[in-house]
Amino acid sequence: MATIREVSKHAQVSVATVSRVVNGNKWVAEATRQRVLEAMAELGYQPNSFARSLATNKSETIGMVVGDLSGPFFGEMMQYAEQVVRDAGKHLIITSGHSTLDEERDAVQFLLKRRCDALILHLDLMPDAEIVELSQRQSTPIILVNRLVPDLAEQCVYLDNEAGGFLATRHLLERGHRRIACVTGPLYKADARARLAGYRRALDSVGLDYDEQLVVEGDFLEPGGEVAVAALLARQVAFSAVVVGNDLMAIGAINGFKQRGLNIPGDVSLVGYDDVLMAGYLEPPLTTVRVPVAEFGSEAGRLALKLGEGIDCEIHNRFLPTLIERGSTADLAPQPSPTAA
Amino acid sequence: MATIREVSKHAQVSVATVSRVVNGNKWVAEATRQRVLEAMAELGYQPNSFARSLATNKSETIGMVVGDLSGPFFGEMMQYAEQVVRDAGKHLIITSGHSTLDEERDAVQFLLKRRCDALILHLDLMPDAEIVELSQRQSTPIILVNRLVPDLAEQCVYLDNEAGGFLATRHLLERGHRRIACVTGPLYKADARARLAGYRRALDSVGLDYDEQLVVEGDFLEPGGEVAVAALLARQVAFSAVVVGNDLMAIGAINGFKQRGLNIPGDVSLVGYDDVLMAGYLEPPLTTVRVPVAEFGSEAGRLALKLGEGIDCEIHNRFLPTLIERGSTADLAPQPSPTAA
DNA sequence: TTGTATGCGTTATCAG
DNA sequence: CTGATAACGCATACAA
Repeated sequence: MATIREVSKHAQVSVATVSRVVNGNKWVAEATRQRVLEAMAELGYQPNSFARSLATNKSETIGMVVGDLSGPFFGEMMQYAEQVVRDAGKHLIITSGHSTLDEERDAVQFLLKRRCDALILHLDLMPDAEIVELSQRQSTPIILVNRLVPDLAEQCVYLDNEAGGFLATRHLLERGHRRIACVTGPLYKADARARLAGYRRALDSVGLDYDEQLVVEGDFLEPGGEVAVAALLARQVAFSAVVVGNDLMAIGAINGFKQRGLNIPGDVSLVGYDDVLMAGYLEPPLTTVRVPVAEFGSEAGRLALKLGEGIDCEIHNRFLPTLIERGSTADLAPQPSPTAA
Repeated sequence: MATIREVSKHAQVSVATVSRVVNGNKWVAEATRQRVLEAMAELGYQPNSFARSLATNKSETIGMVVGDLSGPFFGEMMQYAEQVVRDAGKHLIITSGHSTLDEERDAVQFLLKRRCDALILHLDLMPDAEIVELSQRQSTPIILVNRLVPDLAEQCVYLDNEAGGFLATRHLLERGHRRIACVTGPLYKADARARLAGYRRALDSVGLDYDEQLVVEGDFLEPGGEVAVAALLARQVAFSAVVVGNDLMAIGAINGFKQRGLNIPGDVSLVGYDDVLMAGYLEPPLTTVRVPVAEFGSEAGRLALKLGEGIDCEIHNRFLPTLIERGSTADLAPQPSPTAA
């Protein structure tokens, strides 16, 4: 692979001059520039970004770690983040943390070693304290997404998940439901815990007791939704509605209910969380709590640019959940619940 | 950020020694190693990967360009590719080509400049000739996924999309359907064209004429499926079944039919393409052509490792589509088609 | 077992 | 406008 020196020989100029035309420096004669350009083309020259970054100590790169490379949530987030980063002439380097503490650490270290100009982090497991320490230790700006780390609030882009859980549950309460089950996400994840907390608060707000027979922990994936439904039904406790930790599990849950001959929302009302693209296409269309994933992505990207290069702009750090009412919830029917205790 | 020199000072040794412990070289006394390790910890030393790569001319990195960061197809592919790459101790750098020729080129150049050890490319628009030239010009091994470039067959991981289109259509023919519509993907994409070709061949195989009134070009996205259905129905041509270019559009299509009071598969049978995770959860569950996306990802990853480091292993280059029969297709009903011409 | 010196490909400073 | 040349941080052959 051709180096700058070879190009300079080929074009009969110094490396400094080649460097100038590569970087669009004005102070080079048009004739010389042409000569260099030709030489570059002939040799198929590609500047070595390592050498360049070593010299400039900049990488023109934003690092991002997500929990998972697949799934509608992260996909959309990555897409929007990349959009704004790319528009700024930089590139996004994406890595997966796999929802494992070790891999999250590994991913962050990798990005740090690559001297990214800033990091956009979606961390499920790393404790707040460790993140704070990381942020202090490194000069690389760090942005946290879908998570509020109190000491780093300005660097966070997040949704009030507790409010989201509350919203979903209250909607069901307003529809007259009283026996409301809850399928949570994996409880080692902060957002899953927050949503559960919101569920409890909503119950509490109308004087209902929390009944752990009505809650089951899921995994945020479709099959997990079906499994959760089975578990719930097996307990033989009555319920007329269920708030599910995310849309993926809601899809599995709908399926599980249908397979057992239960009608939605006739027999049981169901509300999801996330509002993934698919939610509106389900049968019935899913009532869900909208998480502004796209906004997460683009705001995180803008924040990265802002902190990384001092680009000044307004950042929207905190988002509020909204309820998208579709067809999977209905008023409590007067008849007894489908699974009498 | 601490450099190797600072660590060496701190530990009272030479930089060479520090380098040795960082790289796990055996020839360093245990006592010295400890001293260095401590110094590293104290200074929070992180080796600069640019300097390292510059010196070694290796990046421990595999580059990947996908058409889109979101969507079930690419998500799954990325996930599996990352798995194998990471297991080999390397990292995956992902970039989006956005289904635009310019951005595809840009993404590839970016990865090339970063001296990835190998590239996994999903290119929708770059012509074969350009890819071949790229492959020859660069010493970086290039892997093409979901695409067969004849001159580079050994570096491709692909599915026979023509066979897939044929399979889907023949299934409908076997069910007795004769008026079969087709919603294609965007025809600038090779896979969309191949699937359409398979559709035509299947028709041909039973002596049916190709009727362009029955085919409409879509965009591989949900809303596009609904739009296509609307377009088809507006033409007032009779059909009892439709083969759709991918599952995402199939979802939109199902929705479109339902909204117009058409029953699936009662009034119209429908087969998709891809077998995304969601397909089995739809109402009705989608009959579709399975694309081994996960295998694409892992085989591409293994191929990258093989070509990039000479790891020897068997690679499965070519995959055959299989039909997954679920609930969205049925035998042609004896009654007249829903949209009599 | 450890240290010294050189090169990797660029950028940037400073003279010309 | 252009050319030397010193960093940049690290790996490694060669010495000791």
